Amino acid sequence: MSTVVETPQDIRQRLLEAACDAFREEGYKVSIDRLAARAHVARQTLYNYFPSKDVLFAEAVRHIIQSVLVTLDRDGDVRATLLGFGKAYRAKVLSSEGIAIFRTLMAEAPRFPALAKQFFRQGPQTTRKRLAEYLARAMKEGQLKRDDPDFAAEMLAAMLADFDRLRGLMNLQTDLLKPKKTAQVVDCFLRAFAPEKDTP
Amino acid sequence: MSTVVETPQDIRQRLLEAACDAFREEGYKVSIDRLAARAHVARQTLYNYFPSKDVLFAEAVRHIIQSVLVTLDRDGDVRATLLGFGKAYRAKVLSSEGIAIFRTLMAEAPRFPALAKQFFRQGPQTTRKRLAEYLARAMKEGQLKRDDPDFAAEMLAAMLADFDRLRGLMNLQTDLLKPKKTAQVVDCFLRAFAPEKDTP
DNA sequence: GGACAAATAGACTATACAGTCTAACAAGAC
DNA sequence: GTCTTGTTAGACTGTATAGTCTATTTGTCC
Repeated sequence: MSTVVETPQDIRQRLLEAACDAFREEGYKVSIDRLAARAHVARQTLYNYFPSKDVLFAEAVRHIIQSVLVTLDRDGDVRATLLGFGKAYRAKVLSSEGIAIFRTLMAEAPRFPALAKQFFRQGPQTTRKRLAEYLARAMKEGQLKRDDPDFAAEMLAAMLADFDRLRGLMNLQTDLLKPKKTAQVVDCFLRAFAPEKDTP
Repeated sequence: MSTVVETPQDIRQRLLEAACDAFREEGYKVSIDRLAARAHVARQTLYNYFPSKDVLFAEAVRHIIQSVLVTLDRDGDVRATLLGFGKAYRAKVLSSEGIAIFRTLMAEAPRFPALAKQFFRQGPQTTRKRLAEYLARAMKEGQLKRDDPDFAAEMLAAMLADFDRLRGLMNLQTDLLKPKKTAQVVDCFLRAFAPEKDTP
């Protein structure tokens, strides 16, 4: 019975993942001892891999950020595409992890402005840009009213998440998904950005 | 030269207001010593008025909550009323105080769930309810499409603040107000909720 | 002026935490 | 078997903090 060998990479990975979970769930204030315990590792071992708590926090956040993007797949007509996006967006943003990441990052944004900026750019900003690109194309093809696509993307994202995210952040509800809501929002959006009717 | 007498009420008030500012600006983690110093008072004096930091925090938050409501004044036609509301809403939510309160409260919501709930109810919830009442009337009068007024209110509030609030929370911009944006949002909203045309 | 109440500065306790250091220990390399 | 390298538990340091206690001062009322 050969035990599997554990490389330094494995330990590092384990530490990083435990840190992601811990910072997400407990915020920056989680103690080094808890971080080490959650990775099943001694405190000194943690310091063998990361020179300080701040560095570990930064690495963990950058790791988490990788998974923040919401994809957008052309999926038939505009409504179907936006429904797909809306569902994915709500699932990500309103998941307990999404809410928790948001909370931790907001709270520490004044102390780690570079991290906050990076999160914003790689997450919401990029998601919005992709959505705007899609909307711009749809506008050009006459499937949507010609308008500022960045503005439109911002509106759709806001409508999809804002109030329910607030509920989640305030710990007021666990069932934030409300499957019917996505369609309600998308249809509302489509009314606002319906193509102008040619009235010759 | 008679110095103005300072009643216990005054000291209490001073403490409370200093605590509001301090918790807003620095979060719950601000130290008791700093709280006392900001009120120009000895630490022991603070403890003469408030038995613990948690109690002071709770009182400060409840005090802050009083000023979170956004008023809504009928102001001519629907568009003008919503423009007035939108401007006031954005001014409040996107002000540096609004952002800071939001950040502090969100960060501590897991530890003070009752406070979070109270904030949510007295602030966003009530504002949304009033807006929904107004919208319901406008719908009944045929000035807006008949639809779920709660949903409509949620959409308008979301569109007015969501993305810019995110920018503010991430410390990415100081000039969040963008006066033209309110009208852009309101017009977008009005397109989505325009009354159905009678097409006989 | 004297008595009383409250404010003050600062010493003190107890706790928690980041980060360092040491000594014992485990496992592969040779 | 021994050497080397990395892990471990736990002692240790230094700092920050919430909250208590005490002795002193201040100001008001009589």
